Amino acid sequence: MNRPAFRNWQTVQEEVLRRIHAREGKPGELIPNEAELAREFGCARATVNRALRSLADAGLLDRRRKAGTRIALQPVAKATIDISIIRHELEARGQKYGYQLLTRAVRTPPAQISGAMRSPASENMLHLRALHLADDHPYAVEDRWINTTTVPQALDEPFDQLSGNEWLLTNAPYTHGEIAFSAATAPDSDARLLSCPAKSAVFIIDRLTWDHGASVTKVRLTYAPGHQLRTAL
Amino acid sequence: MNRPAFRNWQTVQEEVLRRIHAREGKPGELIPNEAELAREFGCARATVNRALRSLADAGLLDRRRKAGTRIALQPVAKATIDISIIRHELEARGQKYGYQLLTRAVRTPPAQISGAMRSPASENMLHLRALHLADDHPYAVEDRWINTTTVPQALDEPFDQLSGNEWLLTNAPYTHGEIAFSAATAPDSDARLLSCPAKSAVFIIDRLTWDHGASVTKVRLTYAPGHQLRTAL
DNA sequence: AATGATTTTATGTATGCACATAATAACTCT
DNA sequence: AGAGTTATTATGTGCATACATAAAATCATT
Repeated sequence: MNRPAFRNWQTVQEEVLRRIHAREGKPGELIPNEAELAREFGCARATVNRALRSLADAGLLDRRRKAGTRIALQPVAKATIDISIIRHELEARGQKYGYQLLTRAVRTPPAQISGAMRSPASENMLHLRALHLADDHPYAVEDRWINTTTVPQALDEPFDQLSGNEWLLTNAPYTHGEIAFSAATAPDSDARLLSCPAKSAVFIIDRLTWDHGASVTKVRLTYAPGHQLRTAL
Repeated sequence: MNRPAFRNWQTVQEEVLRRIHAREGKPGELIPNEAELAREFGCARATVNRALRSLADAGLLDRRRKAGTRIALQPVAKATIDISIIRHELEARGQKYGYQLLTRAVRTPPAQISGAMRSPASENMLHLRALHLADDHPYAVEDRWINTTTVPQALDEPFDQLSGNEWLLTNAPYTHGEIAFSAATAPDSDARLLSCPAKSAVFIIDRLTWDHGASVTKVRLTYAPGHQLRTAL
């Protein structure tokens, strides 16, 4: 009998994946347990475990102690989006990046902002508005509030060369955050900046980050019409 | 000396994470190698490896053989979005789900569709249009093309009760795909269905899946105005 | 039959060891 | 000094073993 060598976890993973895609078992069905697969593949159980665990992480398998491993009923497609620095994003696409600071001011944020950031309503924050350019065309408007109680160093930063986006990532750590994608008609001020007709439909990313209990920054990125956020599944 | 027990990979991970967040090392800085950490934590190197590997997967550490492990210069925020079945999504939020098939026809797709799906221009496909409802209000319009060469069983399915969304996930496996998020002004036909003013800004998800070399389905989901796609970071 | 305790079993993980691999550092030779 | 070779080193992985843990199945008790 031809016993091909499934001796590392990647090949084991590929083989199991192949079987799933070849429909050798229907969704919801049990697959052989680790010990059996290890015997079949001629490798250690730990190797099979590594392979199956990573497939479970990817949402293709459901595993439960004692209950065994079964093919996911409906593979939860997980789209992972890398929220990278806009400059990197553009440079990776071979486009020229440009940055332009519009306003930088310490002021009292609107109630909506201070509320979301759980900051006293009267507390001042650093407010930035900036324009990101791709090949000299408007690409996105950045509207950012920085909690200067959490990140006082931001007050010393002019942000005229380096975007808030970039400065914060390296200078203000966060433990968790939320991100939301949506569509809206561009406010007139943004439409002017993006040099698009008023009431254009624009793509919006809102992001709010926290360091333990304290809010760090809240940013809204308004992209020029036609922008797409794409990723592989 | 008080030597707390970092004897499993989760606690090791938490401790390393704590050090990163506490800024005990600046971004870009090397952290002690696995053997040293293992000695410090009083556990096996494999345990440290597991902890650091998962932090690297999450984008918080950069690891290279021989070069060592360093704190990521700019932690790549990875937003993972679970593309779940719309019904599940709504039910999870405690809303009532409704589904309404609008059209079901076998027809020749426009060139744009057949092109993207790499299918002969003359080849017929199954075309579905449906409306998803949340608490009896329009939620999203689904416009789907199914490659019946790849998934001939779809021709036997009425899709009047079960959405294409749901049927395909369990019946048509795919190996990979692409997904794109964007904003657009609603076409009149969709605006009517979503009972929103013409030219409203709507959130759009386009998805195209493949089974090895063959396209499976291409779908556009047009969400009612105000829709947000949110996730934790 | 319902309830609770016990056994069984599949996955989860820790460990020590060995070797593989990639990348840097050191060295040699011209 | 420069080029090519070799040694060193940190991570990556495989394996055998042992034990932990969750959950199902079974058995015992009322």
